[in-house]
Amino acid sequence: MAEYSISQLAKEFDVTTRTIRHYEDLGLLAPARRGQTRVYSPADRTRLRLILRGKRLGLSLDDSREIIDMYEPGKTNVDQLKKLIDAIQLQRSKLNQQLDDISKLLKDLNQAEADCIEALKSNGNP
Amino acid sequence: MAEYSISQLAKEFDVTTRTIRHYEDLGLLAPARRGQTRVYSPADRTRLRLILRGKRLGLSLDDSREIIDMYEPGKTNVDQLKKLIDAIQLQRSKLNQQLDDISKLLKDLNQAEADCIEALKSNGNP
DNA sequence: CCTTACCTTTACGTTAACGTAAACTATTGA
DNA sequence: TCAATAGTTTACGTTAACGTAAAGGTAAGG
Repeated sequence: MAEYSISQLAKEFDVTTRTIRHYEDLGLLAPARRGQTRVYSPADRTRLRLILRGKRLGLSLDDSREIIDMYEPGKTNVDQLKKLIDAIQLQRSKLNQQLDDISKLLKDLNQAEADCIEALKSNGNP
Repeated sequence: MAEYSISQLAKEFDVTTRTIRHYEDLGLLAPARRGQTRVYSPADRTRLRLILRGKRLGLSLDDSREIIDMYEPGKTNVDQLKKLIDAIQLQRSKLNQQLDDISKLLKDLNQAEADCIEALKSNGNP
């Protein structure tokens, strides 16, 4: 089986069909049609997965579209390729910043949790 | 020196004063006042830093407020503490998901970059 | 004294990312 | 045959996170 309906994808990724159509409106998806009905390929499904991953990382849909377009080898122009590499490096530096942020936040959370547990010990049985 | 004006902080963190006041409106900051003018302590500055870190990670301001409040030991109630620990663990699992997402995205970007470079080699001098 | 540079509050405007509802079509099983 | 189910388009509504403008207070410097 190599195709999906919109509601199948919606169920699988836990979003609404409205959301999926919205992504299409913005040009992030372009499923085939059988008559009027959308038919999604595995590639479409992958794109959706990438979009949602980007969302979890706080990317805008525009950002996601840019990134996803990076994966497609359709760009023949040399300048375009160079611009792409620049964009990739920029995204990479953002991601590294995020990694740093996350590790700091995790440390903070650990500390906060330890404090809570400590407070429970001294406060739990007065 | 242990205090800052709103525009000092705005400059330092590259946001507008409107943004900082907005965070105050939502209850994320509560600077002292000298007369009518806001006076920010180092602790306020730290809170702002945390808020912006949260933003980079795609957290909502409400989420950030919750997290920041975790760091404060003002909660004496046992139930509150247990709820806090739950919240902390939930945040931690979200962050771990993000770590996973990021590592996958970084892999993808590396691949995309390699493809670009490859394309440049074969296309750069035809 | 007057301009310049900050500060303030109030309030309407804007953008992104959908939600929600209306109105319609097509397929399918009782 | 008819009602339920799943699909469609169109279009107005909503929320978060500020932007932007108006209208004004205050302190320093020329």
